[in-house]
Amino acid sequence: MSITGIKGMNDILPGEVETWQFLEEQARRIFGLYGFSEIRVPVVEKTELFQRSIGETTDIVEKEMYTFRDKSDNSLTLRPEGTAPVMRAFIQNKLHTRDPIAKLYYMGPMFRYERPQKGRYRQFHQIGAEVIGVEDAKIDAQVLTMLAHYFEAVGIVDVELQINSLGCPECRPGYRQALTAFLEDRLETLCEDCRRRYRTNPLRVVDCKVPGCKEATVGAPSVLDHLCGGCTEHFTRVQKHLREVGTAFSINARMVRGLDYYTKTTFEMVTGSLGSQNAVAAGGRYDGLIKDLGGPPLPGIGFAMGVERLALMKGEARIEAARPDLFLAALGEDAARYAFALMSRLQRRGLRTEMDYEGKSLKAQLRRADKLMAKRVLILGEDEMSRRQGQLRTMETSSQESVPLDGIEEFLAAAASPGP
RNA sequence: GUGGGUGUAGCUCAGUCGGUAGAGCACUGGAUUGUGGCUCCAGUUGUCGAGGGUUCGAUCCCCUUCACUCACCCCA
Repeated sequence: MSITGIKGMNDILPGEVETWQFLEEQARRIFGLYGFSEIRVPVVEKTELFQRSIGETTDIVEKEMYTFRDKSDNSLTLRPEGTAPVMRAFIQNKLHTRDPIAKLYYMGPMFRYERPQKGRYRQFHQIGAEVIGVEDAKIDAQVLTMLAHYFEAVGIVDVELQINSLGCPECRPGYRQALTAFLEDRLETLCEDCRRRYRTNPLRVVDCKVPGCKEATVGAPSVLDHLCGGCTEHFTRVQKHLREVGTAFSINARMVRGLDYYTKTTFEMVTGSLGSQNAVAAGGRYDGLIKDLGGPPLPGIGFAMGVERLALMKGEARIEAARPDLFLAALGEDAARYAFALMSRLQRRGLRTEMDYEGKSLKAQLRRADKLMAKRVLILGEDEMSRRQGQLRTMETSSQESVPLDGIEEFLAAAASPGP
């Protein structure tokens, strides 16, 4: 039995990796337009970092983290998300002393021990962005606009931006109380899960998909009605700024977050085309997090996108692997030796060049050139070698011309069309 | 953690009412000596996921197990 990979941890193979590269390149490009710089942080952190930021009682911390002890008996955890490590790095490196505003983005693997299913894996990848140091609603609108811009840039149109506000430590307890009181009378009609949620996380009940629960919570109090003055004004201004710049959105007052650190604005980019994993990107404001982690009392806002989910949506419009500019088809020892050296020189000149390494028949070599979708083939047989003339075949048109081997390098390099 | 589905050639799958198995694609070779894509011909490949049971005999029936997958939970 050969050794297999770990459940829920996937290889990204040629053919799909091109899509990933595209998604990453576009993120660098778009985020750069908005003034963001990349930050790279380790995949492993002290377990405590996630316990304190994500929240002790969240599912992530309670049962989904890859936690282990190293040889010094420190409790370490494979990062289940990116915001906490970035905040830790921000605080530790005192980035606020360099610039009162930090705009950072990151991309890389995250780890959560869950049962894998479509669009959900144990090692998954996120591209995320964070802004630290701006409280104003303009930055909320800016971050959301950048997110929408990114989706446009990568050509994913089947998505909707939903926003909500979860309030702040001032007003959220009041809402929670009002909601709990409302649900108390209807406990009997709720599903089993929701009766549990009633105790653990009542906000989740209003997000339940079970028809009975949807019905039971029709008249439930809305977060938005319980926001304090400051939070209401902030949320109103976020919407106003989004309209000013023409970023489409809808309000979903029943949207909940799985991490404890969110305050005020929260949002999701949702789609109907991914089965039950309908969120392709999600995020929100976290005004208390940095202080809670021992840093300066600075506000923050950010989001993360699931790369596997983006790739699934992009999937059909697969980005083609680069085709060779030239295939060298050589026949016989001398020609093969010549072709091998020529190939090397052409590659150094920037020409994507391939050849057959095993002395196959011309037919087989052309078949391979065709399979690789090579644009042109230079045929070098014994005749060609003795006459110092190669046959240059343009595959698409099946036309062939004789070209002198003297100066062939310059000729081929000059005539090369730029690759995709 | 819970529930459903699937496991047969490299890939996608068919099949045997129980007698050790096939198709398409792919790959290799050939159809005028050195010319791809279309067509035709030929050829290679499987411990029929693993272990056990019933049986004269199981890939097909029963049990167990593993893997993959989808959904719930939760989430990007």
